[in-house]
Amino acid sequence: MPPRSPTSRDVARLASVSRTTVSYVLNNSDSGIAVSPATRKRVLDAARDLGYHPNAAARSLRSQKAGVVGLVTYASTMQMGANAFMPLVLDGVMSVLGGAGVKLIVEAAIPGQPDPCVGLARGGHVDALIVTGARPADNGLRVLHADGVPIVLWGMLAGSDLPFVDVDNVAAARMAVEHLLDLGHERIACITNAPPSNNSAAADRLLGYRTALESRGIVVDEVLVRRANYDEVSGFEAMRDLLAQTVRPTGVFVASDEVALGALKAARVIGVTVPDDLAIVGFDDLPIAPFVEPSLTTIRVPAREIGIVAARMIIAMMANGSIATSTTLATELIVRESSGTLRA
Amino acid sequence: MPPRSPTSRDVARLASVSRTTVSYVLNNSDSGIAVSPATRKRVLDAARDLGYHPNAAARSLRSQKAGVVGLVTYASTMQMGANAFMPLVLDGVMSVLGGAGVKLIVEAAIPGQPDPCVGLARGGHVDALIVTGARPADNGLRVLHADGVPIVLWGMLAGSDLPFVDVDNVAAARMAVEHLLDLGHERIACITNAPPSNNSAAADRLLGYRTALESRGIVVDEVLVRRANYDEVSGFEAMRDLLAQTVRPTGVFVASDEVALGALKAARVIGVTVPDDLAIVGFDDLPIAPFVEPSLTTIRVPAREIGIVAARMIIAMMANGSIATSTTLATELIVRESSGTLRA
DNA sequence: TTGTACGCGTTATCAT
DNA sequence: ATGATAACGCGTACAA
Repeated sequence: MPPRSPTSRDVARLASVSRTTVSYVLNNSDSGIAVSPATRKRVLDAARDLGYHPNAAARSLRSQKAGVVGLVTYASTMQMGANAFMPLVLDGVMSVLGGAGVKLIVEAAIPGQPDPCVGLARGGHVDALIVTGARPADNGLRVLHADGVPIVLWGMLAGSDLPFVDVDNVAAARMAVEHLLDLGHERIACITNAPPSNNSAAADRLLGYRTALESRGIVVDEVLVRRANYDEVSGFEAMRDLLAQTVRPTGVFVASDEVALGALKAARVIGVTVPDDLAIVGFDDLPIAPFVEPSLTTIRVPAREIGIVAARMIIAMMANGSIATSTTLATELIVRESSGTLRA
Repeated sequence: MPPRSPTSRDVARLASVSRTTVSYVLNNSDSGIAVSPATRKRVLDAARDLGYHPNAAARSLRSQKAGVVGLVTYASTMQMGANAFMPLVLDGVMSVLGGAGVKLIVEAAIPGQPDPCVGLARGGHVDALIVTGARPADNGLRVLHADGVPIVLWGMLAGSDLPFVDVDNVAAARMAVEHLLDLGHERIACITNAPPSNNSAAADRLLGYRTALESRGIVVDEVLVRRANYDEVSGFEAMRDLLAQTVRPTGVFVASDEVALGALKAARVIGVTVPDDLAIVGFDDLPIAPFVEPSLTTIRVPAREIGIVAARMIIAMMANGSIATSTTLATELIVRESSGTLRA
C-alpha cells in the first residue's frame, strides 16, 4: 500500500502552525491576510520537504471546481486515432491547458451509450467541455449549456447557439474548386466524407463545391459526387468508382488529405496520371501533404491553432462566467503539384 | 450560475428515503444488505428523474480513489500530435478505459517543469499512470513506483524494473535489415531517430541494424548511419545527405514510416528510383504505408494493441494491487513495393 | 429494512 | 498574525 500522500495537516505539524496558515501560505499568497515571512518560509520548506501536493478531490469538493476540462469526441470518424487531424488539435489544447494548470480528460462518445458530456459535467469531473463531432440530436449539450456549463464546439453544431471554433468550410471548399476551375477544368468531381447523419463540415465542403461550379454556370453532375469515410481505403474506393465512369473527370476536390491519399493511389493503380490526366486538391494540409507523390495541393486548416483557440475560449469562459464569441479561423490554398498547371 | 447538480440528498428527498438507502441502491446493488424492491425502484426513478450523477470529488475523497488514469508523454517527439503513432495508442487506451468506466487524463511533460506524474499521483488526480518517453533521469517515476502507484511504461525504461509494454525493437529492426540482405543488398544504410538523450527504441533499432549486418559478416560503415527526428522533414534531410555520398547505399532501413516518407521524397527529388535504385524498409506500418508511392515495406507495430495492453495492465494493477508482468508484442515484416525484388 | 453519525482534505469564516 | 470550526457530498459502520 502506498504511504498516503502528506496532507496539509502534515505540513502544518512539521511547520508548527495550523492548517489554516498552511492554506494561506500555499494558496492565498497575494490575499489581504499577511503571514510573517518566517512562518511563510517554514511552511514552504515543510511543504517542499514533504513533497506536499494538495489533494485534488478535497480541493475540488470544497471549491466546487474540478480544475479539469473535458475533450469529448462524438463521431467515431473524429476520434483520436481515426484520422491524423485530431491529434494536432489535441496538441494545441494541451499546450494551452497545461500552461494554465488545468487538466484534460479525454473521452469518446459511444453510440448508444449515455452522453459522456453529461456524466463528466454533472459528476463534477470537469468544469467545462470542448466538444467535437456533436450532432444536433445530442441535446445533452444543450441542457448543459443552458445550465451554464462552459462549452466550446470544434465545428459548428447546426442550429445551436453554442460557441464554436471552426473554419469556413464552404468558402474553403469553394476556394479549392475555383483553383481547379481557374486551371481550366470543367468536369470536376467531389469526394466528400459521409456525414454521420449530419457533419456540417462534410456538408459544407460539398456545398462549397456546388457553389463554385454553379457560380461559373456549370451544372453539377451528381454522378461526380462521391462519399468517402475519412480514411485512405474509402478514398481509394471512391476514386476507383469515379474513374469507372464513361466520361472521367479531369479534376477532383477531395474533402480531406487522408482520403486524397487513397484517391491518389487509385488513380495510379488505374493508370491515370496525376496531375496530367487528373488534378487533385485535398483538404487539411496534413504534415504528409508535401511529401506524398505528387505533393498535394490542399486547403490549409490550422489544426493546432484550432485547439489553442478552443482552449483559450474555454479558459476565458471558466474565468469570466461569460460566453465566448465563436471564432472562424482562416484557411489558405496551398498549391503544390497534384493540381497541375493550366490546362491546354 | 449553474443550478447545482442534484446530490444524493436530493435523490433521497424525492424518493422519501435516507441518503444511506440511496447509496445502497446506487452502489451496493449486490451487497449483503437488502432493499425492498419498491424502495429500490423509487430511488432509481428519483435518480433518473433528477439526472443524478454522484459527485466525483466527494466520492474520490471518500474512497481514496480517483477513478482516473493518467497518460503522460515525456519526450516531445512522442507527444500526441507530433507523430502519427501515438494517437493510435491513445485510441487503444481509451477503448479499454472507457469500457471500465475509468477516466483518462492526458498530459505532456515539459522539460524543466516539474514532473507531471508526481503531481498527478500525489495530488490524487489519478490512481495510476501510463507513461511513454520517460528517461532514466526522471526518477519521480521510480519513487512513485516504490510507493505502490501502478505504472505501466510504453517502451522500456533502461535499467528500471517498471512493468512495460513494448515490441522487441532489436529483433524487428534485424528482421527489416535481413529482408534487405536477403534481397541481395550489401551496402545498407540506416536512418534512425535522434534519441532524446536515450530513447531505447531508437537505440535498439539501430542495434538491430548493426546486428543484422554483422551476422552476415558485413562491417557497418558509420557514414551510412544517419539520424532523423521523427518527422518527414528530418527524413528528407537525412536521405539527401546519405545520397550525397560518393558510394550510395542500395538499401535503407528507416526507423519510422513518417521519416521514411520524407526519405522517399528526397530520393525522388534527387532522381533515385525506389525500389530499383534504392530499396527502403520503414517501421510502424502506419495507415498511410500502403498508400504512399511506392507502397512501403515496413515493420508492423500493433499500435492500438499497445494501448489496449497497457490499459489492461493498468486496470489489473489497480484491481489487484499487484504488479503486472511486462509484455512484449509481436511485430511483423510487411513486404510491399518499396523494398523491391531480388537484386541482380 | 432504514436512519444517524462520522470522516475523507480543503478552504473560508470568524475569533483571538 | 494565527488558530479553531464548519462545510463541500459521499460511503459505511452502527444503531434502531
